[in-house]
Amino acid sequence: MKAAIELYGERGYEQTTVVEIAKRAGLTERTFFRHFADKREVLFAGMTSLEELLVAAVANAPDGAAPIDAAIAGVEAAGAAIQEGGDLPRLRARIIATSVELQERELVKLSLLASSTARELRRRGVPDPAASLTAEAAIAVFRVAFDRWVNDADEHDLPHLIRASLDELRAVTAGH
Amino acid sequence: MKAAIELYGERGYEQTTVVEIAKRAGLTERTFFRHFADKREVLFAGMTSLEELLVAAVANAPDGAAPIDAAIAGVEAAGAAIQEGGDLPRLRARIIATSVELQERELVKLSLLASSTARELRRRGVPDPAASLTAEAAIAVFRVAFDRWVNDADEHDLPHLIRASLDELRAVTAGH
DNA sequence: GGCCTGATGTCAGTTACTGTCGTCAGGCTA
DNA sequence: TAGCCTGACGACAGTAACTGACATCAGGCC
Repeated sequence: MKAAIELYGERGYEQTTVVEIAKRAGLTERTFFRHFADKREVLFAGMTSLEELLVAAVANAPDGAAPIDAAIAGVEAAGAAIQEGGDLPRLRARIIATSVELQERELVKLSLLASSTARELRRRGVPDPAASLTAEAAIAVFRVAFDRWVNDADEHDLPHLIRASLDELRAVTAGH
Repeated sequence: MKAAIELYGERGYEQTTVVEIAKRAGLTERTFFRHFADKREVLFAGMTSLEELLVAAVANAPDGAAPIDAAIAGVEAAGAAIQEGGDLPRLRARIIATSVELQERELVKLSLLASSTARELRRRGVPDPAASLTAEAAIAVFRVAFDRWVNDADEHDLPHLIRASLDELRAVTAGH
């Protein structure tokens, strides 16, 4: 993972081959593919633990909480964890921004987070169109907040940005 | 395109090679890649015209319309156009559902629609966090509505489903 | 000391994609 | 009518991402 991120940063994602990554790590190409399903996945290895965090936070939201608040609690937990990662999440985001192929992968991962969130909401008794919609909304809020967090060097508090973005969403969707 | 969709439907996306598609169309592999950037893109060729439709609808929304209503007008226009496609959109959706690779591509295309929508909203004077959020919300609404449209054989009116999903979103995000 | 297991190397193969060059038909112009 | 130009296509060689099969080898366990 370290070798891959270094090389993606140095020469760019598309310009680095899997053989080069393996060589820098002191391994062979074949071994790389035993650890990562493909050349992209090496950047998304941490996603599963993030998903577990999110799901747990949704599940642990107070019983009385509105669905959207439970979902947002989930993405806030994920956001807090990301924030602990130091420079790495920002570096990762910058690399992803350079390649559509990587953006594709990021989008499916986020979509997976949305599915997990929706499933957890259903478990909490939220009926179906509402559960999906709430989950999608929460992930959209997360994405916008994360974008701002990555690009604003000043802004350090990702969970705070998430709450602010939720407020924006509420303002924006408020009926006439 | 016809050859590709047929083959993807018959043996599955991953099981069909570009050579086979080209052969069925009476062409060579090389010519396939002159028309489509890659094996996935053949399923998303109609996306650009859909995007133009959406952008135009957002631009033509009445001046007084709330941002969310302008954005929803855009996805409604797209939805109406999709509905005109007969069986093809549903077939396409069923094929995409069988392959993560294709879902990745679909997600970037939707993300592109969200970007275009946000850009158009900014042109209408909507400031920045609100514009992105509104666009993302509109696309989320579209996605949920489209999913229901694809899976409910009874449901024929996609724009109606979109409006219903927007109402759901409003209910779900309404503050306490 | 023998055996099993898990991680790795090696090698051959498939397929998506790209660059380059040659061909050829149709339309346009002198 | 002859020459020319252009755009679409075929042919061919090459790269790189993946995959399957088999061999090796170190460490732990009986």
